[in-house]
Amino acid sequence: NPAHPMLPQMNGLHLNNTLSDHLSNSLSGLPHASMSSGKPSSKVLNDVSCEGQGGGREVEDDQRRDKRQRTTITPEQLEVLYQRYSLDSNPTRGVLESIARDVGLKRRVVQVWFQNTRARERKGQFRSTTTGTSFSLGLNHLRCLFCRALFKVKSALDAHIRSRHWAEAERAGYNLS
Amino acid sequence: NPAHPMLPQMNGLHLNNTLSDHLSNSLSGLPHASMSSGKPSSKVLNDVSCEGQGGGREVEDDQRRDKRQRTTITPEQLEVLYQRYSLDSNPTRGVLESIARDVGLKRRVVQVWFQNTRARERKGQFRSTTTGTSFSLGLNHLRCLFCRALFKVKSALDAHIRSRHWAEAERAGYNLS
DNA sequence: TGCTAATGAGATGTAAAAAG
DNA sequence: CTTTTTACATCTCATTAGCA
Repeated sequence: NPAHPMLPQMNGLHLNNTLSDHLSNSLSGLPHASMSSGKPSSKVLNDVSCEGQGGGREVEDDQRRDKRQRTTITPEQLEVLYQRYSLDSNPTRGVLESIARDVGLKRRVVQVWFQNTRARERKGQFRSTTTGTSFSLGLNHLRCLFCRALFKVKSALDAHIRSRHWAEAERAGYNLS
Repeated sequence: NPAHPMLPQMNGLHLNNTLSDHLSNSLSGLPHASMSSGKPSSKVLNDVSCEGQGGGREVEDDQRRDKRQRTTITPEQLEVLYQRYSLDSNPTRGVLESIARDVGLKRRVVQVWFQNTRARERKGQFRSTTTGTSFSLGLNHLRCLFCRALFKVKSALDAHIRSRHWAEAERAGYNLS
């Protein structure tokens, strides 16, 4: 959701809350009906599937319709993913693609990993897997003023703001060095 | 009335808002060729191709009858578009064409963007910066050496050059602080 | 079985198309 | 041109299911 670059942005805050969820609406009573109803929507079908990372891809053909294919992410790949995540937890599409190339996974797989990782982070979990990386969310002390992306170093935060929130930053008087 | 009619700000719940943004697409380090360049070739859309079926079939045929092609406008392009928009939200055909050349998008795409942006502004979805305090054009006295974009402070100009004209700047020996 | 990759529904934003 | 609607892209959140 792209925050619209020029939106006044209300932002922020959100602190946790989370989980309370389902809160939504009540107010407006009956509201929902309207929106959800008609929406034809999303059918998006996901792509998924077609290829696993490494290897063989054409073998299958038939049976892939019912079986969900689970990618196994190696410790080496996780190392890179967490490193990139620590720089920017909400990468743009292009960055996502570059990460995917670096680790050798499909963009969609990397995208899902980032989504799941953000969710895990929100829930207060953080991983400690096998290889035990030194990654710790506690070390990300910079949070974007305009979205919740986290960064370890200011230069990465500035790069993120320049690419995604320039107008808001301009208006807010945020000084991008 | 600047307040968003629909945003829930009442009671404070506001579902986490999430402004996480996306809008993505920034090609990472490659020269930014704009995507629209000559041909729709690789449409970003990806996949579709394998949706399951067994053998690949029929993918091509022609393009889906109702496949609407959605252009993804990059943050760099948006920067230029908003800059131009702040100068004139209703450009003439000729100006529109020059803007299209600057950002590397088709004239029609830029035209639609201006139409949608004017509509959004009317609906109060973003506060016009032209009258705003912090982005007044009269004060933008720095002009990009490589395109006509105007900036108020050098850091913004540098960021723009870094993101849009790095190669030219390199060749020109322009010193990015 | 626990952790987590994948999926799906719902929400949001907006480019493009359709109406006016 | 403006206004309204549609189609897509992507996010969150909740849930399902694969594998060590």
